[in-house]
Amino acid sequence: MKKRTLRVTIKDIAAASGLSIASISRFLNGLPVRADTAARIEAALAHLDYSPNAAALYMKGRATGIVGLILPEISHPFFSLIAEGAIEEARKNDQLLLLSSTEGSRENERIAVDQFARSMLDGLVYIPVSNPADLPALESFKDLPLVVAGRVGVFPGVPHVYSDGDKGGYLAAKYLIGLGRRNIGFFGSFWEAPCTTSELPEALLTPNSGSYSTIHRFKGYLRALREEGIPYDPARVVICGYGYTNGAEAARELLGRAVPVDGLLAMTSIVAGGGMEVFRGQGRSVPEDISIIVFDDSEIMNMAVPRLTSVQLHLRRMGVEAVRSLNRLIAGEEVGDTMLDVSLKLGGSTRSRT
Amino acid sequence: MKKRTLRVTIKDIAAASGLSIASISRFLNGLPVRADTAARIEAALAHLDYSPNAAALYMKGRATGIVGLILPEISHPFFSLIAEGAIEEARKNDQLLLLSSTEGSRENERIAVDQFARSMLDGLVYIPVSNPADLPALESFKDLPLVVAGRVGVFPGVPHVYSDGDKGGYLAAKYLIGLGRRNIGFFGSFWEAPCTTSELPEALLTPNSGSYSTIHRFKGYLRALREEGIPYDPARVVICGYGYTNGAEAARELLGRAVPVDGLLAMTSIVAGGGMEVFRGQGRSVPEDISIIVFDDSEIMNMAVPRLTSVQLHLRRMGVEAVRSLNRLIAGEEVGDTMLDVSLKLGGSTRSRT
DNA sequence: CCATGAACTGTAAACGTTTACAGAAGCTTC
DNA sequence: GAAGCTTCTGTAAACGTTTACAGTTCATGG
Repeated sequence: MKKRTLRVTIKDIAAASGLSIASISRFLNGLPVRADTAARIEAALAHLDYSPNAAALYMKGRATGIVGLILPEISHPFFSLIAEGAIEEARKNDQLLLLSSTEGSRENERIAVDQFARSMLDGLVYIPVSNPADLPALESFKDLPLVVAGRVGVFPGVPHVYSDGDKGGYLAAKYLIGLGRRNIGFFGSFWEAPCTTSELPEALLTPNSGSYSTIHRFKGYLRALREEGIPYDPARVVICGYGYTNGAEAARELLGRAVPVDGLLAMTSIVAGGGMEVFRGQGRSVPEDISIIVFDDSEIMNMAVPRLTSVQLHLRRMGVEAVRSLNRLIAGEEVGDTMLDVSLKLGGSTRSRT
Repeated sequence: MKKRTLRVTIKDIAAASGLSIASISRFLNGLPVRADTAARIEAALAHLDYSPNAAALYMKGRATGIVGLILPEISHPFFSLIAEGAIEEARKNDQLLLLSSTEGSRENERIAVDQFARSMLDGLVYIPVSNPADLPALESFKDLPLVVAGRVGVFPGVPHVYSDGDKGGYLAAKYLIGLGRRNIGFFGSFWEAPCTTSELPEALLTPNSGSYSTIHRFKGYLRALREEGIPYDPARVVICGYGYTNGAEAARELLGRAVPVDGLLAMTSIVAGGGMEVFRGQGRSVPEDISIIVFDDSEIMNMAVPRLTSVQLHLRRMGVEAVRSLNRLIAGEEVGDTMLDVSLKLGGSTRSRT
């Protein structure tokens, strides 16, 4: 099929310098060689532009310097920021990142896990599609060193790197309540989620559902309500996807329920953007009538008018930490979970109730 | 360092089935074997869960199914959409994508090219940082099958996949002029660009500068002006980076020049977003006072209020086409450039001059 | 039943590297 | 100058596959 171009190998250097390949190997790996030997090898190297064959190294059990990253959608800022952090950290360690974007499909995810398991990876960072069903079995990762990012408790014994969703939900709800708002909506986001239900509390009980950010943020939201003595009303909860139109649909659904709403937590800026368009269209102003807080990190928050108040997730950091954890795992260390702190960043989408 | 877990090899199957490794290999590759041989191998396979070792395959000169992608910033929607298309097409061919995001730095780019050249790639899609200086030499790719995306004419003899920037700039300017706007600004974007110059026409002359989208869009813009008999005024051109704050700075710069402006071409939604905030802050409304057209494809256009009119670039498609070209190249075919068509998508950011 | 050939299987070399082991220098020390 | 040691170098096996080649089996025809 492909005629690979012949590259310089250790043998060529051996031939050029009149030494054995073993000596070349030793020299290249920093083992002691005589001064004149070193000089001959260096002379040969000078005009031969050798680079080691990664496959051969791997066959001898060496690390390839390639780590995998599986995520649901690379074009969503949430994930692309994590990817950016991961790539940055990988580069620092002279590693490369093998990426698969599964477009929110479990099937693609399974394909990716399979492809990765048979590739020459040193390890894998896995961000599962946020659908609490049908997770791939841990066995399918074939003992690849594994770290889960952005989710909690997906696989027992595997390190997870995630942000403090509970605190985020709590901070956000608490802040809105502090602004005098008591009718706070919640747009939860899952992949492949129906857009017309408010079944989140039941979802809390299904296996694995606790893995996803939405659930933890929702718990924090509930906690804040409880703390403030505000009754929880499922009619203010809408489950929707991650996109702009999902946000718009969710807003229509919420308004259609004819329940008072003066505050809203949305999982991403894009969902909030879709919601805001609908709110505006129906004469509800942001932040006056409805104050909105999103969970986001990206520049896109600024695109909204007004700028969105947000729970900062430090997503780039999450990518960095995930690769760090992975590398500690690869090095054979014990690695536990890493929970990243969150903080509130004020924008124009929240204001005191007048 | 790392104790790689021992996986099932062809030898294990041979042992389990009492055959030689050669027979196993032939069976796995679909070469003819006797029926009873096949049965024995299948029996062994049934409870052995074998997967081929990619490194060993590569050593035998087979393709690894890994293609590289180097791009300036994965968290920018422009590039993440291309990446998404590339990943999608790669998956279709049972390939994986090795990604490097260079954060707009030539140095990181050089590191990535180096890493990739020594990795087991079948080929590479390269989106250079849009700085017309200091491109890595073609030699540094070490005969890796190479496709350039998003740029034009970077390396002679290498296939390029890009969108029709000239047509985009032309369409956009023409449309604004059709709306009765004659004082049309242009925010060009380069990495590492100064934000206070209007040196684009000179830049047109420097080597390699023709590679970048901005230049071609600018040419289209000039062409439209000329066609309509509108004199070109460099005071309406600002060169800036790709970010939100870059757009804001560019807008401040433009307004500071005290030259009339009633239309604007911005290279990305995010730049336009930054610009719009400044315009609004200075009492200029969009689309009434200033109509804006951006070059974009992503959902972010919707986040802006009003929604941005855009030149659709079909970026996902670009990623797909880049990988397709690459695979044709890997298969040994002659591959030429691919120019993708663009089209105008109307939003609320453009309106007739009243 | 033997020769012939077709159809398959096994042996071994090869890909590019590392590394255990044995062998060859060189340096001390007497 | 020989013995003993240290220090380096070369040989060869190994990693998991593919594949040329030789060897085996089996059916076929005489």
